[in-house]
Amino acid sequence: MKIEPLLKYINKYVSLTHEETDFLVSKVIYRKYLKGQYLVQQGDVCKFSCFVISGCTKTFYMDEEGQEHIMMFSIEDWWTSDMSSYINQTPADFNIQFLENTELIMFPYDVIEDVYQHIPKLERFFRQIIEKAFIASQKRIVRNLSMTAKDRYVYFRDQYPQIEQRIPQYMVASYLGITKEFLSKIKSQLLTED
Amino acid sequence: MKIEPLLKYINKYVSLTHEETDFLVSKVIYRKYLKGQYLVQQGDVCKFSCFVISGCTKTFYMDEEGQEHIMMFSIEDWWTSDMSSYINQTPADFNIQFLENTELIMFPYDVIEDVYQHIPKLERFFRQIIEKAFIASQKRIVRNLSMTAKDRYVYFRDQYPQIEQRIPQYMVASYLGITKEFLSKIKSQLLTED
DNA sequence: TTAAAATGTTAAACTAAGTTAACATAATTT
DNA sequence: AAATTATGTTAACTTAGTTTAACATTTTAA
Repeated sequence: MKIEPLLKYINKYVSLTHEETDFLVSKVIYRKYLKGQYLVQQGDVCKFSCFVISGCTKTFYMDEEGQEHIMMFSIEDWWTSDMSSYINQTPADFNIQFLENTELIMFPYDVIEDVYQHIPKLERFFRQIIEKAFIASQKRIVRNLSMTAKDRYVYFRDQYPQIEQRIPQYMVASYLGITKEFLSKIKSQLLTED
Repeated sequence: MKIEPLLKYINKYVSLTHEETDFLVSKVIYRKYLKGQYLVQQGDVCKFSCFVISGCTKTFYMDEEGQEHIMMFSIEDWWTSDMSSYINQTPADFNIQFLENTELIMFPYDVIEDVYQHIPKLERFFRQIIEKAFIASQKRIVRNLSMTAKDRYVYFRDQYPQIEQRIPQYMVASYLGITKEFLSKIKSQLLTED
């Protein structure tokens, strides 16, 4: 069970004792998934909140016309889950699919309260990472409101170069809220104008 | 100091003892602002996270061209702050301005850690409300990615009728990410088509 | 009560982005 | 190596949403 990256990550926020670490390790699940598999499909109840050890996921909403709208990608050291479904144990709005073979540390819903009770520091930890996620989400909304598609692409490319290299371009387009054809046009514009 | 609405709100999530309540009351600030005043201006460091007792605020980003992009409105029983600035004590990206005379309960940055230490239940409480805020933010991103302006307006009107009645239409347009002229067109379309 | 300021409407001309479809290239599978 | 499948490009055409500007209405201030 490769759990070191998670412990290292948690340690950036709070310090766990050996006992606390052992308790946590006993409650979480290490698992590998293959490229193409799903962690959650919309309509399911999401039973896990997951930390990515290695690999890559996309979280997306599929609308009535069958169009995919990508909410986020997760790679090493990021978290993934349908938060709404996980917290409220209601049907998920989103799908989470693996874009590569992926290793996860999974926090089952039915142990998370137990973990908070035994290790209040982790309640603090999760408060802090959710604050960060919320801040990032708010900033994304502003970018979508105030920037053109071209500027949003340039921002994405500069901010997440490791992600852009790992995923097909049509998924970047979906994440940016534009069509693949239009992203193609933007990229050729950027090439000629500089 | 009108703090009852806050205590009632907190009580929906966790139960505070009398001592805990007194401690909390001693740490927060009750204050009134007038319509037009600012709680935060972009570039400031946001010193307070606030619960709205009465009144209304808008949170917006002003871009280089001087265009306002409204992130959110807050009314009674909602929270408002520039979370990024408050958490990290860095310059704010957003402005928060009062659209009506407004009463707030303010949590100063320099007491919040003290509050968490004395009342761990409030760390739990804030984890839970931030989870909710994050979920709402994610859902807004999806709506912006997957719905037309007309559908976003109809959703807003149905979801927040109390807000639509209190604020000028051009601010609704800004929140939806469209111009006031286009919102006007959408509304006249909706009137004729039904 | 009138003037001024703020908000809302309409319409024509324009632009950013979407649609369709044909073709090109790269990656997998056989 | 050939054949499929997945991904990416280009271009003509359409559409959703913006810009500009003139005017209408409502609210606030004098």
